[in-house]
Amino acid sequence: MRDTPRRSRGSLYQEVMRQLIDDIQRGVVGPGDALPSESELAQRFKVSIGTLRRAVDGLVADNILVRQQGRGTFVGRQDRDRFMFQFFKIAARDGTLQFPEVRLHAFQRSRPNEIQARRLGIQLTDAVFCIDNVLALGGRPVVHDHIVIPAALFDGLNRIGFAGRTGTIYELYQSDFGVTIVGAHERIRAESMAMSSASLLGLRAGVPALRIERLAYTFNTVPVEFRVSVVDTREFEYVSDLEAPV
Amino acid sequence: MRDTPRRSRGSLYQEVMRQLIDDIQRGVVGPGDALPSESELAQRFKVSIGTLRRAVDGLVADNILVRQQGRGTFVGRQDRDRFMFQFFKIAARDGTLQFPEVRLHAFQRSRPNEIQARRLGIQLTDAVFCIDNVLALGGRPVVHDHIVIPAALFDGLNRIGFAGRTGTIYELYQSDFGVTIVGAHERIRAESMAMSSASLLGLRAGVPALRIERLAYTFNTVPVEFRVSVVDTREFEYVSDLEAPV
DNA sequence: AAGTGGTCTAGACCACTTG
DNA sequence: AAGTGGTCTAGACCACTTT
Repeated sequence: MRDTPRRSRGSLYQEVMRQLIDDIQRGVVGPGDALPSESELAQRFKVSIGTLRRAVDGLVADNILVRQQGRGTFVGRQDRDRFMFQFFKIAARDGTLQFPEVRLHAFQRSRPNEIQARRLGIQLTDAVFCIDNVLALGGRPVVHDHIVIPAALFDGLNRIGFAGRTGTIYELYQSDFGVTIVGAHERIRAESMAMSSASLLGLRAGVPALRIERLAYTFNTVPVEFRVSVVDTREFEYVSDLEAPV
Repeated sequence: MRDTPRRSRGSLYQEVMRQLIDDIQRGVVGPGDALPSESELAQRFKVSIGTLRRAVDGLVADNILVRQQGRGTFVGRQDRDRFMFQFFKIAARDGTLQFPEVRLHAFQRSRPNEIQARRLGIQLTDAVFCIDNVLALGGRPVVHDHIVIPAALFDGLNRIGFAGRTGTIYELYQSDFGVTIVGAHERIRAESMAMSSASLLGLRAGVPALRIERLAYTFNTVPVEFRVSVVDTREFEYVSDLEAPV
């Protein structure tokens, strides 16, 4: 029943996926909003219900959409649950996860160094925001986060707005700047803890520490945030599941 | 057209998945074998082709089956490619992956300690094989692996057979003992390198090292292998992708 | 009762590989 | 040419939530 062979790239359900992502990126539907029903979307895209479902399946698998039987399909929100589920990998030795208590230590506007610029795909002369946080678990400081984000993507961000956010940092990105973090790539190594991190965590410099470099990105693998986490792993660990890679 | 409401647990396609896994576990089809065609399987299970495909989709997503258009569907093999793709997470600083050169250092039959027994779900009095390997990357020793596996699952394994394997360790598990590793859980922390690892890697004790504890499991999340890897991360890193968790 | 997503069917045609 | 998996259709009915 397809009149025009509009299969520019790939299959029909992939085209529907792209159009749905487009709608989200352009703000036609925002975080937490309900999508039209599946039958309605199928009519709009002129595809069968099965094809429409297949497209939605893909976005659900990527945590971009969330289905609720009997209620509808919703645009995924960067709330605490998703943050803990997808992005927070520091657990206690017994495997229990808890939400960290975040304390802002420094917020400034500056220029990226070479590594930061390369990872973020920006110029050395572009402005960035640099944020230092200390994350406490069970009342004790465990993680020192150093976050670098391009100022161009977060126009108007300042210390007050950042510190006064109600939810997670990624929720702030999404709700205030329309930037949705959909995935991240992390590189982990061991190092002797630097003085700067040690003093924030109440340790002496030189103790073994985990160093995690995270590059977080939005749709189409566009990098958005470069973050270095230094972790005291005497009582906590980084957990990773090796199942089917996506 | 379903006469008997055999939906004991969950939906029809999940039941088909379980039966396909059963066939693999019982050796009806072995690693690398081709499955019957989809239409044939649909007839055998008395489901529509769409439902059969949905079941196969799930097993393909878990790397248990592999589809090849025009050729057929095959039982996944634990070859080098899959090992590098799913289980080997140590990459050079520039992100390049290379296959490690493995040197056997020790092989012995003994008893597990408390932690090993608890993780593997076996008794302190059960026999295990303990294997020490040194993995070299670019000609230099980088990883010290200490592997513990229950002897009950690997009856007849010995040093000669282990050292004489042609492929990866997981390929040996699968081809010689019918044990397919389908996933793993890893916990990572930083520590001062112990003397035992340092001497194997040609380093001095006390340098910061990554310690990775891996619990690898087969179907139905049954634990099969407990492995501790100590990594010199001066030139290599552990990489992890935070996409949609499975 | 009405509306939503979840499962399932029985076909059709396309893309690819092999003999 | 024959056989395989890959895509797509146009329905049906079920399970769940809301009104």
